[in-house]
Order: sequence, then C-alpha cells, then structure tokens
Amino acid sequence: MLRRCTQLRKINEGRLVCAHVLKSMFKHDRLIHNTILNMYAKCGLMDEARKLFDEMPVTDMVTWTTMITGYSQNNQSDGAVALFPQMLRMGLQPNEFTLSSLLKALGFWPSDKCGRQLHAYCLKYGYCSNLYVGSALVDMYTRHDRIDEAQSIFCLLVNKNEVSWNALIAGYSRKGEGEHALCMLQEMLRAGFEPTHFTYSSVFGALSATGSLEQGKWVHAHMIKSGGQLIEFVGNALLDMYAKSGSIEDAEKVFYRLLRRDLVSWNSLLTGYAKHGHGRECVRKFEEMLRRGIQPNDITFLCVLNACSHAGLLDEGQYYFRLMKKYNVEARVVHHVTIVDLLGRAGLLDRAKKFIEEMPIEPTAEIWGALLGACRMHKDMKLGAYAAERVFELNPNDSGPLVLLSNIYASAGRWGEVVKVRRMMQKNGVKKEPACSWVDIENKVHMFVANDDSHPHGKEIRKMWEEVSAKIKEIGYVPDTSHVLFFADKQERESRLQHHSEKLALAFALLKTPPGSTIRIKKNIRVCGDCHSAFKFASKALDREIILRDTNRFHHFHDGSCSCGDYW
DNA sequence: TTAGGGTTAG
Repeated sequence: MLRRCTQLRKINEGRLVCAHVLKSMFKHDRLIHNTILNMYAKCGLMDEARKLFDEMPVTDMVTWTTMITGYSQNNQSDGAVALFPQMLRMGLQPNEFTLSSLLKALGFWPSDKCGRQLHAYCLKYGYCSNLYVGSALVDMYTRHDRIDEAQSIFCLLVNKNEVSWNALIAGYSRKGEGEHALCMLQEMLRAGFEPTHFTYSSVFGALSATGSLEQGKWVHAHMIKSGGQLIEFVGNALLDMYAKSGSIEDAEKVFYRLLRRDLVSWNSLLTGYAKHGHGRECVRKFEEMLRRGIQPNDITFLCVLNACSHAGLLDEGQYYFRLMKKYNVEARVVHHVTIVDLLGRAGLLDRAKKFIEEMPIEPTAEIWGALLGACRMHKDMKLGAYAAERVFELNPNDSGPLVLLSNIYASAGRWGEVVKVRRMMQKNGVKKEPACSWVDIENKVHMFVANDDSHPHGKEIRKMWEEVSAKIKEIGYVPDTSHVLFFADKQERESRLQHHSEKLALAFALLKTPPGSTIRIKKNIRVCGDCHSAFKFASKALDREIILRDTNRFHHFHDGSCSCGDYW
C-alpha cells in the first residue's frame, strides 16, 4: 500500500497507512521504514524524511541510498553530498543506486572536483559500465561544461539506452550546440533507438539557440511520422524553436495544437510575439490568459513588459508593471530594467533617471546600461556619459557601456572624445566583441565577420553589395556614418559601414538564393542603425522579405519597412 | 525497499 501511495503521489493516504503501520508490530521494521522514507522523498517532503531517518534505530545501505536519492531528486544537492562520507564512515558500501543518485546531485555542485572524485571511485569499483551510473556520469560532466569527457564516457558504454543518448544530447543542447545535438539525434536513429520526449525537447531547445528553421522542421516532421504527441514539454520546446527561428506563424500553430497548455506554453508564445515586434498581439494574448484565470509569473510579466517596451506601448507597460503587485509577483531587477528601457526608448530620459533614483532596489549595471542605451538612441551625451560612468563603476570588465558611450560621441561627431574612450578601453584591456552574421543557404551555415576580406566569394559579395547600394541610394538610402566607431574621414567611414557583417551576409544570400525567396540572417550583436535603414530600402528595391535575428529581437523587413517600426 | 535524461525570461 505504501508503494502504491508513493507511485500515485497520494501523500494523505500514505500518511494514514504510515500512522497505522507505526503503531503495529512492524513499527521497528527497517524495510517498512525505508519504504516510508522513499514515499516522503518522492512526495517532496524531505524534512519529514529526515526526521524519520534521524529517529531510525538501525539503518542499512538502502536507507542511506534512499535519503541520497531523495535529496538529489528534490534538488537538494548539499543534503545528498553531506550524507555520502557519513555513509562510508558507517562502513556501508554504496551500490549503483547510490552512485547514480549522487552523480545527479554532483551535476549541480559548484565545481566538478567532487564529481571527478566520484568518477574515480566508480572506476575503482567497476561501476562505469553500469547503464545508470554511466548515464549519470555523462549528465554530470555535461553540466560542468566538460562535454568531451562526457562524450568519451558515453562512447565506452557498452550497453546504451535512450536515457544515455538523451543525457548527451541534452548536454549539447545546454551548450547551445544545435549542429552537434542534431548529429547525435541522427546517430541515435542509425543505432536503432527511438527518440523520446526528452530527446525531442532537447533537440528543439538546441535548434532554437541556433535558429535553424529548416533543420527544426525536419526534426518536427520526423517526430510526427514516428507518432510523437504534442505534450507540454516537447510542444513548448517546439513552439519556442519556431518562435526563435523566425517563424511566429508556426509557433502559433503549435500553440493551438498543443494537447494541454501550461504556463510555459503561454510564456513561450508571449515571448515569441515580443521578439517579433507584435507588441499589441502579446498584450491581447496576455489579457486572454488573465481572463482564463491562468496565474502569470515573473517571466510572463517580463515578456509583456518587454513587448510594451519594444512596441512603444508606454502607458500599457507602466500599467502592467503596477499590476504585478495584484498578482503577487515580485518585481526583480530585470523588470525594473524593462521600465527604464520603456521610458528611455520613448525619449523620457529624465523620467527614466528619476525612476532609477526612486526605485526600492539598488540600481545595478544593467539598470544604468538601459538608460545608457536610451541616451544613445536619443543622442543625449551628458546623461549618457553619467550613465556610462555608473555602469563602469559597477562592472569595470564590461565593454558594453564604453562601446555605447563611444557611439554616442561618434553620433555627435565628437571624435576627440571617441578617441579618449577607446584609449580607456585599451588601457582597461576591454575588447569589443567582433560582429558576426550567419545565413543559412541550402542547409549550410555561412558566417561573415565585419571588414573580413578572407571569404572565398569576397569579390562577388562586395560587387553584389555595390549594386544593391546603388539601387537603394536611388530610392532614398543615405549612409548614416554616425554608426562608425573610429576616427576617419567621411569617405572612409562610409566605406567601412558598407562592410558590416549583416550587409555581407545579405549580399551573399542574394547571390545564392532564387529571386523572391525569403532571406534569414542571424547576428551576434544588436543590428546597427545604418544596416537597419539599408535593409528596409533593400527589401523594397529588391522585392525580398528579409528576416534578421539579433540579440534582442527579430526584424521583418518588407516593402521598405520593418516590423519593429524603427523602435528597437 | 533504493537509481540516470527534457521546455519559457534577462
């Protein structure tokens, strides 16, 4: 009966059985005690499990293993790790159950030192070939960012199953390595294993990081063919993959086809709308969610506030920020950052500063960074310099504020100040992250770096961009050289501007794709104002839809305008 | 009587 209650997580009935048993002739039975411990652990009641454990007159290896497993499954790694040496001191030998549970806990440990020690123990006592221990080792190493070690343990596993494959694929997914995750899925299929919901949610998660729409569609089609159902975990990952790969339409379709919708489903859709600049749709959907009685969490509010900020919905954003209290959701630093962003983008820089000064939490580098970004947008040098100083005080290693500050000076043509900031960056060893763009052509990813002359098709690409540039200048494009960072004359600044990575990627895509097809480009940093303007004109002059994903959001360029309404 | 793998925000 206790086992039945444990399986069904029926804790109230379990407690009744417990009370009865502990008054009966079995009250000193160790086996019964172990079963009760397991029931408490599975129901998440580790305090009660611990109380019983401390009161038990006699314990055995299973008792300790059950406690370690309980702590591990309830995300209480310290509890699991503390028990292990005590268990050894008692002279109890751990078995494969103990080791796999402890390894799971060690995946969440601050360093990999204990994990490596336990790995050595497993080797010494011959447990590494055990399926459970081996899979747990793979998982532990991937969580400590040691995917090579995980891969070699996985390769040495003679008997593999779906779980061992999933542990490795999830590892690649957490690292954002979509290509590797996909390769492993293909290998898994070749080896004759059937992917599970765990596999699909990991792979979709990995592909959402790389934004590979075609590959994502292939995996989705495979899942449908093999009869996979759209239950929450996998459906939410699929929805998110479509939203992050640039197809909000497919994300919506998945949302409506989900068998059940939980909070993550709603949050993922809202995030998708926010990233694609569908601010009003995001707000409408959020209102629908509230009408349906679904309790929002901090992530929901963050999505909605972001959407309001990006869509310029000033009043709505402030209203929803106040609404958080009504729903008992605490406003964290990130929510405050969004409000600074909201006010700042709307040009209310003084109000944004006042908001920072009056907010109940201590301002962080991110808060001042949001104000600095707004100052960049509205070319407010004085407040921008003040915000940049605050960011730099709080986070001297971040190159972001100095880059933004030098941009502010560059926009105003204050080249002397630009040089000073750049010297400061050199002095502090701060480097700007190099800008890269990627474009998928026929399932192959092509990367472009700003001002890079080494591409094999470099000449053709530049020639193509010159043609595009001439066409868009005819219909009104004027290069905005304020986005060039360094000291140079006008002609050189204009020439540098023409070699931004996203422009090179667009030129290459124009060379390699049929007329009229949609072009999808990804960028590792925020798109610059000049490229944004050039892409708008290009979408009209060339009659092409261009979808650009940058670090913050998607830009859909069509017929001379962008989905962000120039407000990003 | 005891075990290993998955989704959303910044």
